[in-house]
Amino acid sequence: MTEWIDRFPGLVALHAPVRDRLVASARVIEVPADTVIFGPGRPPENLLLLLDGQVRVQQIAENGREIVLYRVHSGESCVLTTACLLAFEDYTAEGIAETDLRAVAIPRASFDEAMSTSPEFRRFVFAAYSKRITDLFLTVEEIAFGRVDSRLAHKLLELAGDRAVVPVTHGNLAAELGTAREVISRQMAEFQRRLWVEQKRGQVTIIDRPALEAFARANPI
Amino acid sequence: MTEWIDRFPGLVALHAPVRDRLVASARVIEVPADTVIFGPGRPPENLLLLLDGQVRVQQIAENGREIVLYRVHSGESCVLTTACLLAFEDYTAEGIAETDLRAVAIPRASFDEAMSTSPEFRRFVFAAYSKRITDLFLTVEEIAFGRVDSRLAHKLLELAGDRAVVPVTHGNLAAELGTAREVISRQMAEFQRRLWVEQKRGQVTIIDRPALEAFARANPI
DNA sequence: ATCCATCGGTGACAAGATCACTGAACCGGC
DNA sequence: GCCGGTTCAGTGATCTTGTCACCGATGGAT
Repeated sequence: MTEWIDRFPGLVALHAPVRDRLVASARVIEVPADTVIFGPGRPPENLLLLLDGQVRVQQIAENGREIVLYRVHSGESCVLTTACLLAFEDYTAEGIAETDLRAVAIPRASFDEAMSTSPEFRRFVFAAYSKRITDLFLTVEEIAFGRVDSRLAHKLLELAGDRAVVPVTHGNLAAELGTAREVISRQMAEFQRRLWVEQKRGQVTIIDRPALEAFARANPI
Repeated sequence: MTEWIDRFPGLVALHAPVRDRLVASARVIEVPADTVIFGPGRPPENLLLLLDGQVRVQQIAENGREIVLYRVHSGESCVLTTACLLAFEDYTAEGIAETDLRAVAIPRASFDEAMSTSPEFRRFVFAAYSKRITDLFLTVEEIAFGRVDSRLAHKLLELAGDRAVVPVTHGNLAAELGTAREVISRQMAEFQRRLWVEQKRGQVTIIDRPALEAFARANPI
């Protein structure tokens, strides 16, 4: 059961001593869905490597409005928190378990030691940073310049994965896109009128995926 | 002339050997204004620590629209590029010298070595990351939820510093805020009507700073 | 002086945000 | 079952912002 490390392609290149020390100090933890993992006042204690489940990282404004910044999926790490973890600065964002999680928790000291001793570990960490940062830049571009209908179509397909039923409220979707609930309601009504989706309270069902995908393709970003 | 290192508070704590090796491998470079320092196709070669001048980092969409992500000021480092620097991923953003620059260039190998040997250097790097990332999160929030008039007022004051004359075009300001030039034109016309600013081609002069500041204070973010 | 690129202004209209409600759906407890 | 509270969704009115299509002004450069 120490072979969680094979789930992270960037870590398989670690040399044996580094790998062993990391495995020895890490603990596999389980976290129930909807737990706030870190946030203002709850600084992250560990570097988390997600084995199962996903984490939603969102920014919350003073007026209570929310915007989803990014998600961490299984096989990825909550790496942006490490900056704050090591710099002792506090995050304005919060991380929430969207599902039950199984994750590897690497304590601050072990993280620091691995950063010190292993070029491969540094590569792993910086590659994760790099991905997150370029993603964030694209998010900024999308919010600034993208159209709501196009972004909503993409987001629905993303949230659906290969399933048809997406368990989200209009309010959730508004937070995903950084817009207002009413805007989502009107846009979803239009998608429904076109018979692309059906709606129930707290749930959207994609009933014409090809059409939705065609629309998404025709309206990139 | 090796005492550039004292310009970076986070680096004064470096132990002598680390410090000396860093100083030995680094070169002070000068870059003329408007140089593209890194960008798609021009991956960053070095970690830059800015001694004088400032760098604008912006994202460019396919349709040509731009949005300013953040600025690096003197005494700061282009640290987000290090992720891409070490991960060999390419950036979708570009960095432009807004003024003539004087900067310390730390080669990739020296950066990696310092990360390896010095906890203090790691702290320096992660603290810089932390600041940038939390700033980016605030930028996202601002773009998603902020009003243009308020954001424009803040941006004008920020760009002005303690001077009254700000050499920007309406197009520049639009890119700063991720909005359209026409929107800036109309909003600036309103500020002018209120006698807060005067305008010339490519230049804005703040003529009633107290009023502009009061407006900015009354409309946070 | 003339040419030309850039910059700024404007009207009309579309899209999105906000406000103020309303009713519907769901979830507990009784 | 029924009730009551809460969350969710729908809608009209209104304001702000974004887009499109233009035009004229400005300030170099030759």
